Amino acid sequence: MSVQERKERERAGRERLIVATARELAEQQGWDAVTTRRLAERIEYSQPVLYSHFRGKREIIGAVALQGAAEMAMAVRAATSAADGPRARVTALARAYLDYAESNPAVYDAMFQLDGGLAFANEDTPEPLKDAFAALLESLGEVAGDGVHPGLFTEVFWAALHGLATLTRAGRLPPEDAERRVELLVDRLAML
Amino acid sequence: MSVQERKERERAGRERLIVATARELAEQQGWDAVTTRRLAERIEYSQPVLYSHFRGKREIIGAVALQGAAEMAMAVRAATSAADGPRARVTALARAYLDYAESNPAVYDAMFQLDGGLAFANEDTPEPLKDAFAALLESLGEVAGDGVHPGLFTEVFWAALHGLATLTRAGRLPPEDAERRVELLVDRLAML
DNA sequence: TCGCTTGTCTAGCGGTGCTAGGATCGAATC
DNA sequence: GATTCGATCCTAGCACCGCTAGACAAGCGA
Repeated sequence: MSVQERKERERAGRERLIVATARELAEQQGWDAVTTRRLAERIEYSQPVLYSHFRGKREIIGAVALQGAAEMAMAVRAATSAADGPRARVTALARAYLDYAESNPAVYDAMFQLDGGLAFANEDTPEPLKDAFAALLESLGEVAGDGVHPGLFTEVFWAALHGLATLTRAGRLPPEDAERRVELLVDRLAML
Repeated sequence: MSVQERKERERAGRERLIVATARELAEQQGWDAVTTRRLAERIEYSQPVLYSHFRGKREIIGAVALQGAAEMAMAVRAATSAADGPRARVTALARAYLDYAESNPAVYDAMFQLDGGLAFANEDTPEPLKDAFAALLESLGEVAGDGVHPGLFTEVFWAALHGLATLTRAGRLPPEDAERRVELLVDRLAML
């Protein structure tokens, strides 16, 4: 048994290495630079090894996306739990979300811009993604307002944050007014 | 002179053909299917001809994006000018925007998801893009609220629409509640 | 009719994601 | 300890990508 267990451990370790290396490479040089050849070279294995862990590049992106979702959920919960009152919580949530997107652009892309082959908004959505949405819902639900479905409100607020994150990073919005946009968003959308 | 003019006309016509064909192919099979080979085959010329009109694939995407921006500006203005009162105008604007994104996903991608090599949010932004933003500003500026900069408000509202458009189309948001999300967005963001 | 510019094509470069098939290595058996 | 045998990994190659150099032909002005 021990031999098999060791092999499984090594395999799992290598899989983590692949994901971490892909993520690192993507953050350094963008996802276009994450080719199977370069990735294989960095982990010091040949290309086909990647395909013994993942079906293809898409699945590697998906693995990075799941990692990111877990991290973002943590970041959002950490920010909101340190804030007092609904208003401070929502503001902290918005800042934490946008900060994460700005600090981890490649991971954010893996989650929401690229095709990682993940299911969304249905029952077989992976747990980390559902939990990340839950993290948003926890703080946003309380400011949805009377008669407004908390889930629906969370979706709209999330969409606004996503729009700000992507448009800002793509240079479609001038970066200097980012903070004022957040304030406007919180002031208007949340019922305080 | 006449010979040269005829040639220029033919050249301009072929350029329009390239852009139209790229757009058509992208809408039919997605941008991944728009390869220079396939595009060349469809217009019944060889690949290098494409490069005598555009610097590369990116510029072709950019040309489609500009076309889309002009169309979207028209669609938004048509919708808002047919509506009575600020509230109806904003709702019509939101619906027109999301409708355009849903009906022309490849063009929308060219504008906001892909790299078309276009400048944004600065002085050498192409006219159609500035005008599309202006079309939003015309109706959104009047509901920004006291003391809120109309441009900033338009940016936030636009970001929210963009988030709804992209997340819905990528399957991140369930499509059935789209209309309720629009109503919530208009109710809360606009000062009526 | 000739020369020349202009335009177009064929062919090919280095890269991509992905895979078939052979070599090698290590664990289990005799 | 030698031998079998299955798991594991790599070399080599496929079809395709964006893009370009250089050969070639067509149509213009002289």
